[in-house]
Formats: sequence, C-alpha cells, structure tokens
Amino acid sequence: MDQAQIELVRRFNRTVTERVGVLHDHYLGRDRPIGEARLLWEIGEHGTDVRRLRERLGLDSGYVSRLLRSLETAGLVTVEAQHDDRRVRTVRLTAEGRSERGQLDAGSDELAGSLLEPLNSAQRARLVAAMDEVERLLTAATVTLDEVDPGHPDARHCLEAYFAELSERFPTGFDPARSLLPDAGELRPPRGLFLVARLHGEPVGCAGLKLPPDAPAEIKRMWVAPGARRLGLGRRFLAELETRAAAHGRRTLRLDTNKALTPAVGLYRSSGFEEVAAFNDEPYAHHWFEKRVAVTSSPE
Amino acid sequence: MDQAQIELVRRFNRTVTERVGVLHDHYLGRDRPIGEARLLWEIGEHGTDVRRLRERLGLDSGYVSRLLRSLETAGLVTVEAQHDDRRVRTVRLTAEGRSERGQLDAGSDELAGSLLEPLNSAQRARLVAAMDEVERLLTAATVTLDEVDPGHPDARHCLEAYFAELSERFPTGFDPARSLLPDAGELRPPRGLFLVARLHGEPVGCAGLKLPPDAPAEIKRMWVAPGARRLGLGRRFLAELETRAAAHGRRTLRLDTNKALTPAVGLYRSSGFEEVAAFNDEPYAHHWFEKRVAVTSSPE
DNA sequence: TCCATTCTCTGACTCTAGTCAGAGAAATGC
DNA sequence: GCATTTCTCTGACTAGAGTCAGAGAATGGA
Repeated sequence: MDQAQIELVRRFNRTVTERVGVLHDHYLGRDRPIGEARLLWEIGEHGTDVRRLRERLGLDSGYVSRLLRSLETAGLVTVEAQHDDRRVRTVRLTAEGRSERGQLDAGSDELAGSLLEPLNSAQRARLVAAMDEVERLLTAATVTLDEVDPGHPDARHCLEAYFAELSERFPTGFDPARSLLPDAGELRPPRGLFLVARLHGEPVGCAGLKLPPDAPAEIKRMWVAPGARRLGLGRRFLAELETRAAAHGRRTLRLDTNKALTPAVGLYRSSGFEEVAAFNDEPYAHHWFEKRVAVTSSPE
Repeated sequence: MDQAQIELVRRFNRTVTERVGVLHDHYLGRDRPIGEARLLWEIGEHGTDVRRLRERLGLDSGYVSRLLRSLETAGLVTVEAQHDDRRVRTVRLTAEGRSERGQLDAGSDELAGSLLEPLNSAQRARLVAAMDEVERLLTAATVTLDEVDPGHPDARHCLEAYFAELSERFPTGFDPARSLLPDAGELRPPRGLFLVARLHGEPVGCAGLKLPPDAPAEIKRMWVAPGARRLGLGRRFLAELETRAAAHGRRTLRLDTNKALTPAVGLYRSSGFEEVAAFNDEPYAHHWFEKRVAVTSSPE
C-alpha cells in the first residue's frame, strides 16, 4: 500500500480525533458520565427493552443494570417488566430524561457548529463536502457481501423492497406475475446463488446470479437500499458476481433491465457491459446487456 | 448556521469516531495502557525533559512521575538528572523502549492501512483526497491571528524565515540593506501594526500593516510557513488587514511584490487587488497592487 | 410437574486515569 | 547565607468503566 497515503490517513486520524475529542469533552462531557449519556441516547424517544440495549452497546448485563439504576434514581428513566414476558424489562425516558437527551442532542449540534464556525462560507462548503465523502467511503468499507439462501429473512426483506420500488418506478407499475421471475431454486446452489449486502448487520442490498448449465450466467434482482446508495455498492455487486461467474467457468454474463432505472443502465455501461439484442422476452425489459468475463484458473 | 451542514458534520463525527475508535483499540490498545503509550510516543527518538513532556501532554506532575516510574521498571526508558540543572530530569528511550515505540508506529500504519484496505484504488484515492481536505480545513480553523509587537520573539522568528526565503527564491538573492525596509516603529502602533498567525501556539505566519498619516495603508512582510500553506492563511491575512485598515479610516490598501512570488501575485489578484503603476522605488518589486476598501462605520 | 434456560440484578473486584497536598532536593535572587 | 522558587516525587484519594460469579424470578419444553 502507498506509504504517502498511509501518512495522510495518519495525519487525518490525529487531527480529527484531537479536534473532535477536545470539543466532545467540552460540549458533551460535562455533568453526566459518558456511560450513562450513551445509554440515555440509545434508549431513544420510545423506549427499548434492556436486552436490546445491552446488545447494541455491547455491554455487560451487570453494568447496564447498574447504569439504569443510577438513571432511575436520578429520575430520568422508568424501568418496568414487560407484561407478556415478565423477565424482560422495558426502559422508557421520563419527561426529565427526554429533556436531558435533548440537551445531549443540542450539544452535538453545537459541537458540529463549532467545527464550522471559524471558517468562511466557501471553506465550510468544502469541509462539509469532504466530510460527506469521507463518511461515505468509510461506510462503504464496512459493508459486507454474504452469500445467503434466497429464503433467508434478509434476502426476503431486500426482495420485497425491490419489488415495491419497481412498481413505484415503472410507469406501468410492476406485476410479479407478468414478469419472468426465476423461482427461488434458480438462485440457490447448484443452479445459482444469492448475495446480500449488510451494513452494521442490517440488509441494504441484494443481487442474484443464475447459473443455467446450458446458457450464460445471468444477473437478476440487483437492488441497493436508498440509504446505502452512492457507496459504490452496485459496482461492487457486479465485480463480485463477475468473479463468481468466472469461478464457475462462465465466460459470459448477461442481464436485462428497464429504461426507468436510468442510473443502473449507466452503471452497466460503465462497468463494461455492452447492449445486445433481446435474449429473452421479459415484458418489463427495454435493454439487454452482455459482458465477456475472464475465466479464472480454478473453477470450483 | 445551515442545519443540513450540521447534520452532515454530526454523521461524519459519528462514523469516524466509531470506525477509527474500533480500529484504534484493535491495533494500538493491546498491552500498554494509553497513558503510558502516549508518553512513550511523546518522549520521541532523542529524549526530552520531564517538564516539557508534562506541558505538551497537559498532565499532572505526580501522574507523569508515576507513569515514568512504571516505564522505567519495564526497562523502556531511563530517567536521569540534567547535569547543568540537577532538578530537571531527562527521559530517554532504551533500545527496548525504541522498539516498543516502533511497534506503536507500525500499529498506526496498520490502522491507516486497514481503513483503506477494503476499498478499490479509485475509492482509496478519493478517500485520501477527502481526508486531506478535511484535515487541512480543520487545521485552518485552529489557526489564530494575534496582533503582536514586531520585536516579539514569534514575530522575529517569522521575519527571519521570511528573509531567508526571499534570498533563496529571488534569482538575485535578497539583501535587506538594499530594500525599502520599514523600521520596526512603522509596524507598531500608532504608525502601523503587526500580526502573527499561530498554530498550536507555534508561529506559522506574519503580516505587517503600515498606516502612514498622509498615504494609503500598505501591507508589508506577509509570509506563511511552508508547513502551513494551503490553509487559506494568506487570504485570511488580507481580509484581516483590510478590516483593520478600514477601521483606521483608510480607503486604499496597497502593496508591492516580486515576480518570483507567483502564488502571492495570484492571491492578490483574486482577492480584488488591481495592478497599478509603481508607487515606490523598491528595487526588489516587479508588481504594485492597490485595492479600494470599504470604510467601516466606526473607525477607532 | 419439574428441569433447563433466559433475563436481570447484586456484590465483590480490577484497572485506568487522574487529582491534590505536601516533602525534599537543587537552583536563584538579594 | 538564607529565603524563595522550581522541579520532581510520594502517598492518599476519587471516579469512571468495566468484569465475573452467582442468586433469584419467569418462562418454555418434555
């Protein structure tokens, strides 16, 4: 890896942690210890059960219990057993707790403001744009692609969202019954595979690959959640599927798409796909693409 | 301040502290507690005296003493009295200490590498560029401009560096005796003023303003340290001097410069200065600039 | 019905990261 | 030469942030 890049990243880490750290202590580290503050924040407006809280923050059960006791005696939260399972306890903010949480929120705003405050408006705009870029790329780096069964809850979640989006974006709506839908078996080994992208454990995208024995590999149902767009995930799916198709000895990858999905069409073209004549009669397709892929040395 | 910008900065803070924090713990937080690690790092290759160490890290003397004792018994440092002032003690790394410090260094490199590692090379380049921008702008925001006497050590430090740079950059060299040098009194109230820019307390730039009673205000000796360039400091000096000239009731600001200082010439033009005929016979000047400034309502 | 499991809580610890008050040695000012 | 200051060190604390080993209540499954 490039040493100059490493050096720059280190400088960035140093400056950012120093500057943000100092301001963090100033605006947020005043009265309440950060353990309690984090908890207060994570409880949220509508309350949660203790178990989930513990899981999200990765804390010891005894420790959380003690923190909650302390918040309770300070009158910021109420803890009570759930009536359908009296082992599980639910935490809720009191009015006072809500106000304290609001103060934390305001402190975060002030922190952010004080980073921008000394700059003129052109510099602010540049800083914010660069922060956005850093944030997106760091987030992109934490997304994982995992092969799952198309029946997996995460896969189904993505597929439902995908169909919902199609019926919204296609001017004619989208009726699954009219489309050439692969049955689930076609996207499951050995006849295919299905990938789910996850960010912090939550599914944020999917893509399927059909591997028919007598025809080119075919990409189906590629979708990225709106909140996870602009992370280069589409391109990453394509690269991953290409590698996997090659690993299965396929030399051609193809797909069809609807003209309403403009950004997708652009993605395919810029990823080396070339438009070809219709290779199926999918009623919702306007474009058909194909790409030659390099065969890897050791197909599985 | 723009709420959308605030929101973005908050997202940035959250993502960066989370991601960098986790990796920090993973790569650097292993055996040695961070207090000791920070100290080990700050001692540096060539050793320092305890007082300076304490000052740089802002720690209690008792605490530092204890940390040093612990590092000493671990065989990582030696502490001995300075022979010219036996109250002051000097810390030096042993071979073992140097190796441990090297490991911290390597850990920092690994941390930086692991941020880049999951990305493809185009994304890496974009991330590094954005980090550089963020780093520069955050650094720029911590630079202060203070009015000081031109005889102040920080002012003299800057002026020496300035002259050294001129004699290096001018093809003919630079001989202060041949130049039209304002005497120090001209850059000191009431006949003028002198500004020093400081970053973390270190002087990183200067600019003087002459305020002759019978002629336009004139900028002299503007300089920015090489390590502090690209922070918009030149532009900030100009804006500050303009404001101050206006506050003293001046309607015109002028300056002369040498053609070897190309970036400076560009800065003046883009800051609204217009080239005019020579208004003095400074032998080192090739360009003379002037700008009309708006008079503020309440001149001091 | 009863045994295992799940969930929360309590008590008893540990380790960092400090703070504060003073003691003692060395240097400095007058 | 003596008082004052400077610099470092020691002892005695504190608070935060956890960890670990059970105990006890509720629940679920056979």
